[in-house]
Amino acid sequence: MNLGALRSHNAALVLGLLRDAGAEGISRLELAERTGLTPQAVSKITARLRERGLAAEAGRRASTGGKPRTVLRLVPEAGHAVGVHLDRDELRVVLVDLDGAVVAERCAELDLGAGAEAVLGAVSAAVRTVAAGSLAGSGSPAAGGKGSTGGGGGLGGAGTLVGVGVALPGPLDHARGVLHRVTGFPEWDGFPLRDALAQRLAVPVVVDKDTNAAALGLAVCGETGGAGRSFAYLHLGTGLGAGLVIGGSVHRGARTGAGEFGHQVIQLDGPLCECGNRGCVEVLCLGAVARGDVGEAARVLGVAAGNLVGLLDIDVVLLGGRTVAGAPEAYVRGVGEVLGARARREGVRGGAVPVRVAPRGERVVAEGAAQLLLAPLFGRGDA
Amino acid sequence: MNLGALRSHNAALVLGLLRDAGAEGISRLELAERTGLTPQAVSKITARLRERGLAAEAGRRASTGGKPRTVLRLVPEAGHAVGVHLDRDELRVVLVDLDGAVVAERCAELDLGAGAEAVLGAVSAAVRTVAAGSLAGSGSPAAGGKGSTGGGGGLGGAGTLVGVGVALPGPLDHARGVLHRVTGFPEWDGFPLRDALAQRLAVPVVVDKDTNAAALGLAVCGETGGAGRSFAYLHLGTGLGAGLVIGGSVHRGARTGAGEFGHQVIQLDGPLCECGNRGCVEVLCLGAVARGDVGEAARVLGVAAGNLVGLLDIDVVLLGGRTVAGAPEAYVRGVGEVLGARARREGVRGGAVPVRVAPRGERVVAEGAAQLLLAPLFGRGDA
DNA sequence: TGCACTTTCGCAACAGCGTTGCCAAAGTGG
DNA sequence: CCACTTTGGCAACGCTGTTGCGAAAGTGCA
Repeated sequence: MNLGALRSHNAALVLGLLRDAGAEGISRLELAERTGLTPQAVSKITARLRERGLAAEAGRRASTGGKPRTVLRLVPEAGHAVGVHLDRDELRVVLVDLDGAVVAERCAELDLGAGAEAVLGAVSAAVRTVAAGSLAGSGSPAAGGKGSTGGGGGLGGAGTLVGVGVALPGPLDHARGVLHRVTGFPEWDGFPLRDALAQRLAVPVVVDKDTNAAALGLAVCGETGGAGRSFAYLHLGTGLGAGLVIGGSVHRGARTGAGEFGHQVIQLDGPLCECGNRGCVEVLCLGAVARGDVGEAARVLGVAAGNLVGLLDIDVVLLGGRTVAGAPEAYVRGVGEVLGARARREGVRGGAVPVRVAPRGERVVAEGAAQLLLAPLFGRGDA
Repeated sequence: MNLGALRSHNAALVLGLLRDAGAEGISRLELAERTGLTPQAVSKITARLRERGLAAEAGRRASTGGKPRTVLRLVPEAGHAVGVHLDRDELRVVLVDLDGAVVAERCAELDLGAGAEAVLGAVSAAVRTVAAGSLAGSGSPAAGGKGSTGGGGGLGGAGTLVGVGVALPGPLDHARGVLHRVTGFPEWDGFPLRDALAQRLAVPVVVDKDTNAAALGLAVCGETGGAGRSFAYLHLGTGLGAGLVIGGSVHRGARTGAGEFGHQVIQLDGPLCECGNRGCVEVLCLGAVARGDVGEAARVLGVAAGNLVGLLDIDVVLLGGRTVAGAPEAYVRGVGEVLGARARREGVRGGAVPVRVAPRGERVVAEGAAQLLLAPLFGRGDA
C-alpha cells in the first residue's frame, strides 16, 4: 500500500463512520477510538474533509467534566449518486445523497425489446431529469477519490454527481459491465452496457445484478447489524435469486454468477425446471405460489434458506420481492419455522438465524444501485 | 490504518510474493510492479527482511541489456510452525517451515475419550518432540509481526517457532478457541482448548475446524489458482463437510459454523438423517457408499456441489477424505459430469467448474493447521 | 580492446503521513 | 473565583514511501 492510498483509505474510513453515525453525529475522539488512530490524526483528516465540504461541525455533546466534545457529521448534500433499476417492463431511477437518502425519483414503463438505442435513450433521459432537477444551482465541488472524472460534461452543472449505478436481472459481467443473456431478448447478448451509458452520460457507470445491488443497499442501511457481518437477501418475484453479503462485502464470484439461489436442487426427482434440472427451489416454490399454497412455498423456501444458512453461517436472512410483499408475515413465519426447527435440532448456540422482511420495498434495488458508486467512498471495497 | 500497520502490511505483502515465487525467486523490480510500490520502497523493505534473516539474495537473472536483476528468495528455515490434526482416533503433528514444507512429522493413535488431561499431554508431548527434534541448534531470531511472544519459554531453544495450529472436526468457536460439542465425547463440551494448550506450550495456539484448515492449506499451496480466488474443499470421510475459501480468505462465519455441507437437503422427502432433517446429502451419499454404489454417491455429491457452485460461483472444487481416496477417479468423474451437464444447460461462459482431487492426501489438514499461524505473516488475514 | 548504452540498485534529500509535546479553549465543581 | 478536567489545535518530530542522482554491472558495436 502506497502513502496516497493510505491517506484515502483513512479518509474513507472516517467518512464511513461519519455516515454510520447519521444525524446524531460523532466526535473526533470517538472517531479516534474506532479507527485506532490518534486524536490528532483524526483532527487532521476531519479538517481535510471539512475543507472539501464533506464534513461539518454540528453542535456539542454534554460535558463530562471538561470541554465538551464537538460533534461532526457528514454533509449529505456534498455529493450525489444515481441508481437505476432496469427491469423487464419498468425503469426506476433515484437520486440519492451521500447519506443514501432519496432526493428525487422517477419511474417509467420500459420495453427491453425496443432495442438498445431506445432503451439507452430512455435511461439517459430519465437520469438527466432526475439528476439535473435536483442539482441545479449546486456548485460546490466534492472531488471524490482518485477515479473522479469531474463533472461538467454530460450532466448539466452536476459537479457533485459521483456516477450512475445500474442494476438489472440477467446474467452479466460486473467487472466489464457487459450483459450476457437477457432471457427473451437475444439482441442484448454481449451488449457493453456500462461503456455505452458512460459515453452517453459522461460520468462513471457501474453495472451489477439486481440482487447484488439490493444486498449492497441493505448492507449499507445498517438493518443487517453493521459492517463485517454476513447476510443473504432472498428475492422472490418472477424468479428466485439471492444477493450475498459475506464479511461486509457483496460476494459476486469471478463470473458475477454468485447468488443463483433459485436453481438449487432440493428434490432429486422433483419436477423439471426450465433450467434443465429437476427439483429446483424455484420450480417448487413458484409452483406452490401458483397453487395459492403460501405455506408450502414458504416451507420450501425455508429448506433452501436453511441449506444456505448452514453452508455460510450467515447472520440474517432478509426476504424481498413482489411475491413476498403479498404476504410478508406468512413468508417470514414459514421460513423462520424451518430455520428454527433446524437450529433446535442441531443445538446451535444463540438460537436460529433471524428472518426479516427487507426494508425499503420496491426501491431497494434502485437505492442499492446508487450505493455501487457511493460505497467505495466510505471504505467499503464492494462496489 | 496506522503507519506501523502500513509497514508490516507492506512487509507481509512482499513476504507473500517471495513465498509464492518459491525456489525460483523474484527480483526487486518484479516485487515493485506487483505491489504497486516504487523500486526504492521495495529495496528498503527487502533490506529490512534480509536483516531479519527472512529473505536472502539468490543469484541473478540473465541480463536484458543492462545490469542483471538480483533474485531474492524467502529463507524457509527462518521460521517454523507446528500443525496438529486431532481426529477421533488419530493424532498427526507436522513441523513446517516458512515455505510450508514439512520438515518433521509424527503420527500416533489417540483416544479422545481418555479425558482432557491425557489428550493434552499426548498432544503436548508430540508437539515438543516434533519441534525440538528439528529446531535443535537453530538460534537465529525471526521476530514475526506484532503478536510474537518470543520463544525461549516452553519449547526448548525453539526461537523460530511461530506457534501451533490445531485442527479438529467438531463444532467449535474459532475466535475463542473453545470446543462446542464433540460427538460421543460430552466431557469436551465447552473445553477451552486454545488457552489450555497455549499455557502448556507457552507459544501462540490457534484452533480451527479440520475442513477450514485443509482449505487454508490448499489456498496457500497454489493449487487453486492464486490469491483472490474462491474454491470449495469437499471432505468425504466418516462425515461430509466443506471448507470454503472466498476471495482468497477462509470463510468461517460468525459462529465458525460455515461449511456445513453434509446436511444440505437435496431430497425433501428423503431418508431421515441423524441431524433430524430428511434427505441430507450426507445420508444419501454415505448410504450409496455403504451399498457400494460409488456412481450414485458421486452423482449425489455432484448435485450438492452444483448447488454450492451456483450459489457462490467458485472457481474450483477439490475433493478429499478417505472415501474419495478409495476411488478418486470415480468421484472426480461423477461430480464433474453433474457440474458439466449443469454448465452446458445454463450456457455458462468458460465452461464448467473444474473438479480435482485435493493434493497432499492425508496430511492436508495438519499442514493447513500450521498455515493458521503462517498465513498472517504473508499478508493473508485469514488465520 | 575500448566506448556507448541499458538496466539495476543504493545513497541522499524530500514531501507527506501519523505521532508526540505543549498550550489555549471551554466546560464542571467547590 | 479558582482549581480541575477534558477537548482540540499548533509545532516539532520520526518514520513512511518517493524523487534525484550516481555507481555497478552487464550488452553490443566499432
